[in-house]
Amino acid sequence: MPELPEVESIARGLRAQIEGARIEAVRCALPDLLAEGAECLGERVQGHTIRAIQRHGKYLFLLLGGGLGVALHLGMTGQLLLVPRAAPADRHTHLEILLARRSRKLAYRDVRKFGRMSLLESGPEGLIRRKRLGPDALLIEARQLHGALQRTRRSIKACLLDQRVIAGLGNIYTDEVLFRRGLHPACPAAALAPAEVSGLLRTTRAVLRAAIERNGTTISDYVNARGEKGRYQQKLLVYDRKGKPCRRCGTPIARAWIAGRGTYFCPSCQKGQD
DNA sequence: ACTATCCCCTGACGGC
DNA sequence: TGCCGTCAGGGGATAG
Repeated sequence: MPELPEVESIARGLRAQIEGARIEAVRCALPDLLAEGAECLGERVQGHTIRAIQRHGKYLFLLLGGGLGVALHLGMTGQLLLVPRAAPADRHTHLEILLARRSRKLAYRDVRKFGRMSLLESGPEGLIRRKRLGPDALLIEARQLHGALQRTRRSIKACLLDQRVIAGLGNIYTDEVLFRRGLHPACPAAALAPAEVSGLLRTTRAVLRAAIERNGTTISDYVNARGEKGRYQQKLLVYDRKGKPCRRCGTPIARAWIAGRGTYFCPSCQKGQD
């Protein structure tokens, strides 16, 4: 599932390759991929040049100048690939962006079809406001996060997964960060002191950066723009390790249903609740 | 404001 | 072999 490091890896791979390229045409084979109001996306962006590629949380933006752009959320299984212009679209390729005078095109694949594309009329800010996205996980300040955690009775896991609190974390990195901090995922967020929130944020940034360096985590479908899998799954300490010995204390890793998600944690290292 | 639940969708997997 | 039920999950919607 693409979270911040995976989207960042894709963005970095695309930047050097397609910034400056002009959009020749857009072919969409799955109308449902286009969010409400974006049905005209193809006609609107055709002829424009991709001036910059940005990311906020799990969203990727192709910016075309004048506020015009394309926003993409990869959902669970979305892939944005640079492929040879002549490559045939397979059954999971739902949209293609042809680039003028380039030997490769952008192909969007998505097995489960949870991803969405929308049209930006006034830059990423409009979408960020509409979706009420919080600050990006690599940029949010401890004061701000502490403030948000203070005014809720939810668990720390629910808050970290909430894109309106902090944008970019999903189920994998949330579990990894909480394990490294020795925090129980069901711990009430408001119980964290300012110093604990600072530490949590330091660990979050360290985990995200390490994951970006390794091109993200591939559990099932994720690949970057070149079709390469990530390597951070080798560094995971708890996620997907149910029943295996905790790498710190040997206790079998538990899996429980917390904040509406399958949650991995060490019952011995992560105290604080139940 | 928050929780619980369902939905979307498909491939993987277990049971028979 | 193959059919069928179940599960997983990000985010949106809806009911309570």
